[in-house]
Amino acid sequence: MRLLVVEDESRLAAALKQGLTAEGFVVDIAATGPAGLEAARTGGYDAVLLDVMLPQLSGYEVVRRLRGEQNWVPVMLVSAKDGEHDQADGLDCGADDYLIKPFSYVVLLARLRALLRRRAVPRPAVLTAGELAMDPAHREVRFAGAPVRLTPREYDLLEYLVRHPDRVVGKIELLDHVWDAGQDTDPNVVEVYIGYLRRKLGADTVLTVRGAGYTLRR
Amino acid sequence: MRLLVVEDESRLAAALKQGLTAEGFVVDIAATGPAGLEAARTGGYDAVLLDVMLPQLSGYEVVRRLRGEQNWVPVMLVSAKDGEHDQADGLDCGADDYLIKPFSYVVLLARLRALLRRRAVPRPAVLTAGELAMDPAHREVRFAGAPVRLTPREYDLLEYLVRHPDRVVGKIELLDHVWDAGQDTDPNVVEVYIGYLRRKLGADTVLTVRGAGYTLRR
DNA sequence: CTGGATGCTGAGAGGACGCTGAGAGGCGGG
DNA sequence: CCCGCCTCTCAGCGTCCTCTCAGCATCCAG
Repeated sequence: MRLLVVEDESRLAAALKQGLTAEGFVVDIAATGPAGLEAARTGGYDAVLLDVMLPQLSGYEVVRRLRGEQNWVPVMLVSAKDGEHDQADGLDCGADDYLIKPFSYVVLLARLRALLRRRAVPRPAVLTAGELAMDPAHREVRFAGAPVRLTPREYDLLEYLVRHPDRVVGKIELLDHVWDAGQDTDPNVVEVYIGYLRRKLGADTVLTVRGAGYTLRR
Repeated sequence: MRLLVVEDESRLAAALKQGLTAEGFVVDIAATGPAGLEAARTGGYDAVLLDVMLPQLSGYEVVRRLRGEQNWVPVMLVSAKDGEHDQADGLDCGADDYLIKPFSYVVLLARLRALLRRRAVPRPAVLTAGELAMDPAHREVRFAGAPVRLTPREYDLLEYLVRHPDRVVGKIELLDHVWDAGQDTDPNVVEVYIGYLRRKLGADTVLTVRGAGYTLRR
């Protein structure tokens, strides 16, 4: 992870660089507004830590220009200004977070992680298990690359199995979670639907563990 | 924009609802952890304001479970706990922001906007999906270059679908967002309007995902 | 080997789901 | 007041899905 720290107090900048480097980040420093803007424009950073009070060009202005250029790199503003309007203005310029000096290093790290996490995980698009690929957002299933048509119940059942791949899943548990039914329901439904899945996905995709339940072939 | 506020102090909850509604948000309230979790699971919210100290299930736990279920709705934790580790823990559970009580309303709003903005990504002047081009500013629609006349309701429905092209959109969700109606409304209206859209845009523009909802052809 | 428990499968009834045409009611413009 | 437009409800239809049942296969204990 590459970070850009834009901070004119050289001692604070150095301390941040040292601490963040120790956390495994690659850190570059810029000391002025224009230098920070220029560096951020290169686009090589996963996040920018941006002081508000900077020589020549304020942090506010730097974010505003970046956003104006359609540059959506995550930006955390850092400032000694703790007024509610300072904070609101900073965020409304387009920053993603606003940290008040003096700040706790622990909090800085946590907020940084939160910022990077959001960017990093646009969406875990597909669940996979062996030849199987499921896209929960579209309720689509592919087996060995070929699309498979499943009914809603079949899909829910398969999704549950795929989400619990490394253990045996009991019929009662499936009735509970997939059918949302009580224990007075005949577990035979599960057997029937496992059968449907096997027909569509190949007989050996779902394994029976006699007396215990089912599990996916891995 | 729909918000979920999970807060057990009813007076604070009411005040928040009133203020946020005045800002143009549609606000739902949940008073307990489990209720909040359940509501958030429906997926109909653009962001969640989540108190940490809740009956039955803490805010931390609610976020953790949501994230465990691959639910990436933006979450802002709100808490009177101002220790650095409280904050760090909350963020590391998967929350996107952490606001300390008592908080400034101005700051809350700014942070909320920042949170929603991050999700919203840049708003392009023209939305497109396949052969479709929509201009939200003028509420104009073109299909394969030719202008299409849509009624207001048809337009809103189509816009919602175009804005969520990467997943299946449920009828209830559409009733919520396009009709702004409760769950006691007959989902048949949605079917009817999907039918209207298909007549104007071609039958295969909107796909039915049986038991789940609709999605645009990609 | 035998009998009971467990799991699999085909057939089919009944119901859920989604689509459509007709039309009632509301609203605003002429 | 009438007309056109829009929204929504309703009932009917076809299709697809779900679940039950009964018969059969397989497994394991005794």
